[in-house]
Amino acid sequence: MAGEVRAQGAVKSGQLDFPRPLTTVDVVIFSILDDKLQVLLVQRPAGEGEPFPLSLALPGGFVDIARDRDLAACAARKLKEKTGVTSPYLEQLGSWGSASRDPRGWSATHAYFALILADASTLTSDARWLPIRDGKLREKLAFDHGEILASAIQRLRNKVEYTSLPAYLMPAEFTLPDLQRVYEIVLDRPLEKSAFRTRILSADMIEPVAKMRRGPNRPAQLYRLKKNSEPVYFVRTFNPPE
Amino acid sequence: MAGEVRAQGAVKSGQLDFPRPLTTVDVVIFSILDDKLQVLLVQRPAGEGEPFPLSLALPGGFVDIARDRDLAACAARKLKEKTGVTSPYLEQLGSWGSASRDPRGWSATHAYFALILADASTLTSDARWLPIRDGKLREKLAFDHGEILASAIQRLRNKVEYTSLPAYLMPAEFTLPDLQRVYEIVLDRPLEKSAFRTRILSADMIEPVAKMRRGPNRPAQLYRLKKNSEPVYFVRTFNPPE
DNA sequence: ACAATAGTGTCTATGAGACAATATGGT
DNA sequence: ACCATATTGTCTCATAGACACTATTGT
Repeated sequence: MAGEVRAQGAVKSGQLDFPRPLTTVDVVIFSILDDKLQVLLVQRPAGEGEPFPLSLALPGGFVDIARDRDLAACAARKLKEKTGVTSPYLEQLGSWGSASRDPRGWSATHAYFALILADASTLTSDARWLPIRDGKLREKLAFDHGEILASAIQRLRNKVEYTSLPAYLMPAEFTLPDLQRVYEIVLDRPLEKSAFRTRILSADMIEPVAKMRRGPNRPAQLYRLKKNSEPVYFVRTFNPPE
Repeated sequence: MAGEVRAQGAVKSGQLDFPRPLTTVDVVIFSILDDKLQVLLVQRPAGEGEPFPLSLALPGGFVDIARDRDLAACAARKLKEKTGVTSPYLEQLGSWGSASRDPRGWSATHAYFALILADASTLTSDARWLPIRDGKLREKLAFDHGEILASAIQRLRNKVEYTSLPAYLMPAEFTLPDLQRVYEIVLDRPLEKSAFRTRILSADMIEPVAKMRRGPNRPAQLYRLKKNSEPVYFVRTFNPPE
């Protein structure tokens, strides 16, 4: 069968004598742009033998065992190649593997999801931001990338209910109303100002800088993330409606 | 380099021309035995060319692309082969892949974790239950399985704080004190009886059966899981001590 | 003064923690 | 009656939700 591959080394062991699935890494890259949650997608190449030519897909590709020490390094590399961003929030999302997801044969992908500041990125020409509306992407994606993206959106929304993840979507300095706006964009529902402030301030995750944001109204205190870059977990979720 | 493998099909595409990592699936199988959280481990074979001969390891092995439709099916197969259990709680844990984790070459494993009722299982001769003490396994494991197991324990404990996962470790019929005991075993700390009962009963996840458990004291109401087998998520965690 | 947004306070509801009180079987 | 465990109730505390109120800037 075309595409099947058998190991040639370690001939004494029967165990290596298995056809090996294709191994890829894909990255779901989120950012806030234009007051919307957006995801970075690329257009599939059109070469002969390429599956899903010209379709939209998650940035990703084969693990390069000569260059990638491990899966996370491979995901970071792909992120950097597409956006130039080097120190994002990067978390493993899960893996998807089956006989049918790639027409070239049995394949498994290791999916990551990243939160970055779009302003700090410079995209390659094949990449662009697409908005998430009503918790979904309108466009169809190649492979099972639609499913992977849906899973990433669900995970992001879920975690935003009880963690400080949106902090990774913020510039270095931001105000509390800025941060609340990002929470609201991701969750797609308004939050109570008072409860929000109490929660964030008591979480000990941000600290004020000696500056204010000025505008045509009362100035707002600017904050920055505290040094430790681990996300904070709250003991309660925001009470979801129903 | 021995063990490297290149694709032979789809010659028109440069993309398939990558050495393929080894692809495996490993399963962390938990159960409650002897009032302790235990994990099912197997002994590595001793054949020539086998890495970590006779070491303890997680049950798992290569994906068999001829038999396994997808990764979850592969995990379910491995669970069934070792325990005979066919409908457990089975959740993907994550994946681990690097150049160094397997001496045979660049490899990636897809890890799953399962909760089963040990009484309902019949082990193969190479498998046995090992207790988790103080949140850790005392024994060293082959490959990076120690790290994978630690991650599974952390995930389990974390989720038990705010979900109904322990219900999958229970027999078909159980009492509320039984269930509380399992929560306490996994979390390794006592829970308040009253708060526990309120939470579980208001979660609408169990229903009483028309029987009582009798003993040398007041009988306890027997319950069973409601039909829908999805785990329940609580909006608050049990308040962890500090 | 007024508009606009930042930030605080007050009141209520919910659910956990602590722990006491009561219930119901076996012996 | 007494023991052991199941089950319920009471009181307090923390925090979210609702929403009103005050504060501080530019115009």
